Amino acid sequence: MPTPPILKTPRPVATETGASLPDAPGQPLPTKARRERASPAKNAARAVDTVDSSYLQSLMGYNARRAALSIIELFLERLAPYGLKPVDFSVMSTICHNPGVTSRQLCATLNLLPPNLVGLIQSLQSRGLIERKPHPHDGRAVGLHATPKGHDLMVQAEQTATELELEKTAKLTPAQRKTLLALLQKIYL
Amino acid sequence: MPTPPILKTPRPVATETGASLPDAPGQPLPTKARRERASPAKNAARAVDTVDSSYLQSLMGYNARRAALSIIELFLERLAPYGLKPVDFSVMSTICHNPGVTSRQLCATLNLLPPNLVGLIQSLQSRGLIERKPHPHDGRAVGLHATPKGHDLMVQAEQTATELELEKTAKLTPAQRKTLLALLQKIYL
DNA sequence: TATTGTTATACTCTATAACTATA
DNA sequence: TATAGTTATAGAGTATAACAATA
Repeated sequence: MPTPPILKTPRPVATETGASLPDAPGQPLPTKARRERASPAKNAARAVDTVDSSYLQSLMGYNARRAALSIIELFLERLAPYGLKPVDFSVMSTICHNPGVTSRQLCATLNLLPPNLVGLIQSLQSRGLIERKPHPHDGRAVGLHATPKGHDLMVQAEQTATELELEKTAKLTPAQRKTLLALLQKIYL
Repeated sequence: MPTPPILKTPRPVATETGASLPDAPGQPLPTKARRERASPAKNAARAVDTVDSSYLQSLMGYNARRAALSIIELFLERLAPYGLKPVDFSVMSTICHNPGVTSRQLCATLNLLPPNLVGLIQSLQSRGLIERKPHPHDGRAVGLHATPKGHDLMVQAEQTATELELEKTAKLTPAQRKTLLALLQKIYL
């Protein structure tokens, strides 16, 4: 089992300013003078040339988040012409593939909170992308359906999303890509 | 090359209410009457029993985001006793492993925006977890250093984070976990 | 009594413009 | 002129409590 790199940086000794290593008084201090001329500040310390983030890179949460944000960044750019952000896209896609799905089902599937879905649904409806029809056997619920306009939009949007994803995962072989999807689902499903 | 499931739901025909399939007038309408009794609403449609999200599950961005959020959810819970959210943790960890790192370097490494880091740094400093020392050879920059208190906190916090991650990835073998980390880094690095 | 959908609202996160001081 | 750090602020995302209608 690979042990992740745990905080192995030496714990800093509690040296206050000039508390330890006091200057020898009365001496010309050539060494320290030169050092202070090179480093203008009084309380200086070593600088960092290249940042080591190997510990964070051993964490799944960190890597998953960074990878997700990297993809979402391009997603926002490419899907902007469709007026779809990631959540809108997920909602529309799920409605298209599940005609008659309810808000509650959408929330459960996409891990959204009901109050936050209300505005999204209203927006998609006012854009003429979805319709709301009475639920066949539950008067409280409302079935969501994509309009022909919404359906056509999503055919294009899903095409764009799939292309964008293949670009972002260009360093992966098809087999690696499939593996990655399966392993990620083992975490959240 | 595996082709992801593209929107294959049949595009809904533009049938208005009763426009197509009109009832034969003068007929007893037993079939339709029974159907309407079972479904009380006038404009009803089929209900969805189980939601199909196979298309979204073919997208790397969707899976990476869902996996990240799943881990972060537990992270927030377990790291709350330390008063650390994911960003605080990443910042503190990077400072601990890179004594003297600057704000700008933190931003570049962790993909943060400078204005959003200011408050974080001030908060960590006021908690006595980090110190700000002049940069050795750049009067504009400030080197960040963990205090002994901050260092001790992070030893515990990193231990907790690593444990939590192993729980969340319990369905993965060590080899799969290593593979997953490497593949994710191929996307965002 | 429990659930669907909704409103109002607060809190957090993220992003942009502009300023200062130093290089 | 360019960069490090900062301020102020706007916008988006996420969260809880409470309500009406229906099961």
